[in-house]
Order: sequence, then structure tokens, then C-alpha cells
Amino acid sequence: MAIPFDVLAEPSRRQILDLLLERPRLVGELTEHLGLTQPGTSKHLRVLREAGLVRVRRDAQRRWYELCPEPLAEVDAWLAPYRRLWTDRLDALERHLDTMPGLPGGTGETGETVGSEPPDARDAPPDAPDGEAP
Amino acid sequence: MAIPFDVLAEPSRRQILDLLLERPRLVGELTEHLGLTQPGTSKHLRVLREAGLVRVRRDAQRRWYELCPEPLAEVDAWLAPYRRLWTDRLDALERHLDTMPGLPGGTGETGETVGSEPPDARDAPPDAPDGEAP
DNA sequence: CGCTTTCATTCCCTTGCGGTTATATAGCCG
DNA sequence: CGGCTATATAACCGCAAGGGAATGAAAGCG
Repeated sequence: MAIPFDVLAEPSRRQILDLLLERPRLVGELTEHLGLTQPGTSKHLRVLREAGLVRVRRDAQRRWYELCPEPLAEVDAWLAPYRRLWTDRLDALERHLDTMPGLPGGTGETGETVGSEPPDARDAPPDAPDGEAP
Repeated sequence: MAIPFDVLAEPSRRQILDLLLERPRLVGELTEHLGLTQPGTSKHLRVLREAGLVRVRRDAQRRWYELCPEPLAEVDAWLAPYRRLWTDRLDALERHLDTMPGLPGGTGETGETVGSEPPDARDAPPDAPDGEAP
């Protein structure tokens, strides 16, 4: 449990980040919003802390948790190569959405979307969509 | 296990997507790269399928798995509000990185980064970084 | 027509996570 | 100083996910 992906898999933790996106918060406040117990919140906060996604500032007994979004850059970096794909796809999709009833070779027509030609493709995948085969 | 966040939490599944990013692949091929057993691969592929992240094309007994990046848009959408934050932060950070030794109130000075003023902030978080308190 | 290839499904086990309850720690207040 | 507030930690539990071995199901091939 170190990389942000695991951390973000948890809805509560995403919610915490969303809350901290507005402003720093106290543990009690977060607990209130999350609807779980205080130790539960503390646990999630610990994970977020160790992942470097939040930071703590102490004020007497209280702890102000504030956002620390830098590690999210890793997620964004991973996501980057895909981003263009789905934007392209959405374009192409809605372009022939009212034109094609089935699922033609349209998925392949994005062609060199990533700019690299498959050098060692053993075969050429045909077009036979896989629904249910009874 | 439905939303892409959970799916991406698994390293093997991310790797599968990365592999499919280059070109469609057969299960055996993926298995080879992942270094786990074929049923294991099939299991992950099932999860990816149900999350709508991959699609299958049958060619006799073989299955060509191809990428289906649309659901990743959800992740990207969630990530969006944070993106600007860390870019801003990185700017500010390296700007006073060789200027400040400790951790001053600099984090707070990004102020209205999200453009919304905290309406009901109960208190003002002071600046006392929390290292180890022996 | 049986054998082989390719993949999916099932069964089982172990691990780790999320959650709660109970307890410890730190610091304010009266 | 005693008690209260706010948070962290520890101990425990239930459950589901990941992984492997075994089996089943299609489909080509000799």
C-alpha cells in the first residue's frame, strides 16, 4: 500500500481528498462527513499520509489535515497515454453512432493512435464481436 | 468491483492495459508477460471486461483482447480538479525551494487555489508542521 | 475421431483490508 | 490536579480479492 492507485481504490479516501480539496479539515469533521467511526477515519488518514497525499498540522490536540496532491501526478502520468485514445474514440464513436448498427472494424481504424506500429503482431485479429455464444 | 478505480488498483491489470495499449493481445501472450498462470490472467481479464475496459474478439479458440479506454475518462474526470493544484504547487515549490529551509506557511499561501472561499471554516489552521513529537 | 491448443470456470486457500470496539496519548480547561 | 476533548494505536473480526491447481468447454488438426 504505497502507490496512489491503491489509495484511490477506496471510496472513503477519495471522499476525504475531495473534502480536503475545498479546505483543510479536522479529523472529527471528516469523520462526520464520511459517516464512519473516528478510528476508521484516522486509519484512512494514516494511509493517505504515508502515501504523501495529505499533510498534518497540529493545533493543540487538533490535527488539520490538508491536501498534498503531488503524488496524484503519478496517476495522471499513467493515464496520459490513454487520454487521447478515448477522446479520439468518442469522436469516432458518435460520428458513426447513427450510421452503424453492429460493431465494425471501426475500433481498429484509430490506426497509429499511439504512433508505434506493432512490429511482431503474430496474427491479424478478425472482426467477430463476442456477445453470448449459446 | 465495478468502477475503474478498483480495477486499476491491481498492478497486473494496469500492466495488461499497458500491454493492450500497444496492440491487441492473446491471453497466452498476456500470461507470458505477466508471469502468472493462465487462469489468473483470465480472471483479471474478466474483471477488466466487466468494467468495460477491454473487449474481446474471438478467432477460433483464441481471444483477442483489445483496449477499451472510455471508462478511464471517469478517473480522469475525478483527477481533473487536482491537476491544476499540483502543477501550481510544483511551481511555487521550486520557486522557494532554495529559499526556505523549513516548512513555513507557504502551503497556505496558495490560498484560493480552487477559487472557493471556505464559508464555514471553524478555525484557522496555524502553521506547525508535524514531524515526530518525542 | 481422438488429440491438442486455447481459454474460461470452479474450488480452495491464504492474505490483507476495511470496519468496529477498546485503550492509550496529548493537550486544553475549570 | 481532575476531567474533558481530540486523535492515534492496538486488538480483533469478517469478508472478499488474488493466486494456484484442477477441470471443463470450444475449436482446429492429423
